[in-house]
Amino acid sequence: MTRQRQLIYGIVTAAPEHRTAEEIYDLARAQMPSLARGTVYRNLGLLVQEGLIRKLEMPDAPARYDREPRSHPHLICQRCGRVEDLAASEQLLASIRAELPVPITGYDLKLYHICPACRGGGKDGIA
Amino acid sequence: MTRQRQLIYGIVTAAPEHRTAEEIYDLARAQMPSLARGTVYRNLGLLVQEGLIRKLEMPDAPARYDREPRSHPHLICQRCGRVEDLAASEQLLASIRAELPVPITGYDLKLYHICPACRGGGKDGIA
DNA sequence: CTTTATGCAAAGCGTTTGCATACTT
DNA sequence: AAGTATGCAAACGCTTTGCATAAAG
Repeated sequence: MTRQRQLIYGIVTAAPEHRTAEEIYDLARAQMPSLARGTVYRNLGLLVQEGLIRKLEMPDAPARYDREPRSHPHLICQRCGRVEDLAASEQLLASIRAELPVPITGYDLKLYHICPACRGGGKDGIA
Repeated sequence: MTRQRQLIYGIVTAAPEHRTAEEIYDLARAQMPSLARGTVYRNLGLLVQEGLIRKLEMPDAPARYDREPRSHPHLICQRCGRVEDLAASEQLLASIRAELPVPITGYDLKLYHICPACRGGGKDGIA
């Protein structure tokens, strides 16, 4: 557990945001300018392996990191890419299990929509 | 609608397999050796946009293409990466909708497990 | 004849890695 | 001191793109 590892872990877990490696790198460098990009990727990978955080692969965009490692649904805006956590639901899990004869080790459920900001009067999102 | 586009579309829709762009490229070249890799990517992208096929982003692996463009769950082996289609279930969709106040434009549900071949006696999968 | 797609090769982007140095234990 | 992680920079894998040529409508 090096200082850089703690810093990176702290940034991911501090907020409910789902940041990209690059965003984490920028935030981390504000506190430790010597930090290397490779170190960020290496540590994010390790933290994921250890089950401390979760990696979210995003369609046609860099991966994002979630401080909640347990499987739970995500609501994603198709236009701006904003990611929102949804509570893991027993109801939903039961329905998923009902579909399957086999035991599941985990799931990844992405729900797509257009967020209010993007749908709204013209003021829009990142993309 | 060029010959190459038809060829590519044909390969994706001919079988229930979920092939990568590279696999599609190889199969296509067997019939049209002059075909360029870029053309495959361009056409797959167009076919996806037109809603004729679906792109499946895979974790830490190249994307795969599904001949069924409508949202439906996929069962993925964590070890060998094999992808299996599951029927879209009304039950499941209802549960998903029940979680949300907002309307969904589509979803992507990946269920992870270890397939029989990989779990089995030693005979294993691709990776 | 105008528009759109192709083949080719180079570039792009997110991510990974080899290596010598520096930290952790 | 032994082991592991770091910083740096180069390499990687998948995918995209610019451009001149060729095909489609």
